[in-house]
Amino acid sequence: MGLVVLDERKAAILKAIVQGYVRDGEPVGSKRLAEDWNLGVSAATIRADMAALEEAELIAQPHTSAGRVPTDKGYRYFVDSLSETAQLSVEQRAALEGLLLGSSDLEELLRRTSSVLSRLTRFAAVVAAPRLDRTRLRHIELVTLGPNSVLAVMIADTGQVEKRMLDLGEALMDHDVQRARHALNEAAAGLRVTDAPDVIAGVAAGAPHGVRELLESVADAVRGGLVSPPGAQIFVGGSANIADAGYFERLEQVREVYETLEQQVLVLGLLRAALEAGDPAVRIGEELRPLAELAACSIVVASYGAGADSVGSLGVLGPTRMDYPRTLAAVQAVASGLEKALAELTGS
Amino acid sequence: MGLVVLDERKAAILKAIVQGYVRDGEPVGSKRLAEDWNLGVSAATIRADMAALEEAELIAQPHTSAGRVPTDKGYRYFVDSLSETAQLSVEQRAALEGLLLGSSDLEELLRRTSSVLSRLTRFAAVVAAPRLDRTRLRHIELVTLGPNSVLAVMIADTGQVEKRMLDLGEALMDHDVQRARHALNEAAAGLRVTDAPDVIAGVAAGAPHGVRELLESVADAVRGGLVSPPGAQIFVGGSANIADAGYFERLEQVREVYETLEQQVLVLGLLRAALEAGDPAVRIGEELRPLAELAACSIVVASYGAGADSVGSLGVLGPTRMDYPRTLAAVQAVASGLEKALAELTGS
DNA sequence: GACTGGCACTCGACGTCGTCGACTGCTAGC
DNA sequence: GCTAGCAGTCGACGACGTCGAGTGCCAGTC
Repeated sequence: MGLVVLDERKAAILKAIVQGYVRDGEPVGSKRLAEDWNLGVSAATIRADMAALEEAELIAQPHTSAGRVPTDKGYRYFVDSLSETAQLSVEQRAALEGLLLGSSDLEELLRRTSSVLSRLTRFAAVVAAPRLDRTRLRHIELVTLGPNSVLAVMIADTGQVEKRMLDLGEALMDHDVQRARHALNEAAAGLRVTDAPDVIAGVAAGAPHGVRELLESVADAVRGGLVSPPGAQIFVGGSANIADAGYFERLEQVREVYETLEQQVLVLGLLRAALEAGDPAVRIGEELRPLAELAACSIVVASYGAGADSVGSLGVLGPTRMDYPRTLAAVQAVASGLEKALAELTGS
Repeated sequence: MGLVVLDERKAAILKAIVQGYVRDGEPVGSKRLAEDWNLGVSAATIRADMAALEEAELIAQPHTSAGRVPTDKGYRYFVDSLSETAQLSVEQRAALEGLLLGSSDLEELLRRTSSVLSRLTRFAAVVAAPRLDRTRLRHIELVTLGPNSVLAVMIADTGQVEKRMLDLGEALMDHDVQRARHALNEAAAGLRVTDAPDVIAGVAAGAPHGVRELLESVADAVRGGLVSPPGAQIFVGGSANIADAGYFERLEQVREVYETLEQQVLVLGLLRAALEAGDPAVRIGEELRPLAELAACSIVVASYGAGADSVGSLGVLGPTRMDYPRTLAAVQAVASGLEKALAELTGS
């Protein structure tokens, strides 16, 4: 799967084809190529090289007598051979951070982030909430809602709040619930959310029958609610951009993309899978298999968070025909901006 | 603005045109009309009536030599003259309730509702959270996150949980925060969320300086967070249906609709405005002004909740060319199903 | 007076056809 | 190894004619 080796000129031609096609949206032919990019050789020479590039499946012709278009493989080569990553201008970065800093809680921050990222790239943006390994549990509140049901509200020091209904096998006195609540906070408040469930389970072990059941449910709730939060933890912004003119031909495609985007599990899996290959990661068209409906799309993903124990991710979903350097720059800038805002939120 | 009066046959013809056009998506002409609907008269006669209907602006011709299409006004007449509301089958209603009952909390219930409604109608569904006049405050938790910031977590007896950051002018001892928290719950727990803010403000009045400020912020937070919750309180399902084939021509339109749907404030206003006209309410095309970008859309809205002091709303957004009786039936059925599920959630 | 059948007319959809232009591949020549 | 030129391919586009659906109008019938 290593990089096919191309001589310098062929690489330049491929690069020009990618850039030209991304800019104009039309197949680019040898003549234009020779005129607009000063490659120093004539159209005929370029044609010979193009034939080779087509042989290598890096470019393709929509039909005879049309110019060439990059294939997924062609985009891949282009992306892999980007040497220096482009950077957003200083003002843009500053504006971006200004928009993110001062968010009141995690949810709002992530919401803003998805909005900013989609505006910046004009693609649909996806922000997945961070895994919160270093987050600490602040408080757990238990509220009796019915004879057999208790609402557990978990509050983290990031301002994140999660709730979960607990169904009890047997009715519990409110009195007992209050005692459990007290024991709970005594034992677990201040712990990392990753450690808390086990500690709570430990407390449960020593508790009387009904309370024990309750505490075990709470341990589960913390595990499920804070450590790996449920579906709600994904923020999509600017999805209207998918219907932007000039990218997709058939309405059917647009519909399929929207459908995929509605399924949070899929999206989350997409982000995760992409990041296995590297940090700012790009996945192009066919590489998004098994999601065939995204064959005309690419994603650009980056992770954010503080160093090793970070792991939130964010990215954009757009057409394969996207300006990869620009998009990469935007995604990375937003990731780093989010990182700072997150530090502010957690630290203060 | 009253109903234009049409003689019986013209009304039947209009009805047939609406139904025919909704079914096939093609302009319907006098010949088909005479053949498929047995109106008992010939095509020529129908033509004469159609001319009158066109004069009254109830139908229009996309171009000469094409059949007629209902105008917004035509749809309006059709909808207004629906006598009996269609009903969903018993099985459908049962299935629907089965899907909604047993939700663990309000948020999940509303999410499920939007999903069910969109599947049922194949349009985009919008569910707005209820105004919670009868909801009672269960508990308020105050969590110190920083020297000058406290997180207020408000828990209602419906399982709804809202949070809000409070920025304090001066730093407060955690000890004071705890005291405030205690006083707060002592005074306000169990009150209706509509009454609670005033009561809390009362408590604040008698408190020492710093705590007073804190309590006043909490009163505001309850007002803003529980009584009229923020933007997050709207659930959109099945938005991919907007890109469904056969409804919109230009991709541009699809994009505009998506953009509108992304702005929760607009959507909320739309629902509210529609319901001013009646309970199951229908707004068609131009009637959705000032949102010109929805000129090709209609909405069908109903409110849900327990009797007079209810007021949540839900509805669908689809093309003007929709099956209004069916959609009305679906929206009403889902509203009533949601009502039941809500009663279960609150009551138990 | 209401309805019908017939007729002339309009106009978009569709298929055909020829032109034009953009591209390509190839080959002879520098 | 590169280039210029040439022949060939093929889609885009506009012109054109046909077809059919649908209309409006009018004379005739019940």
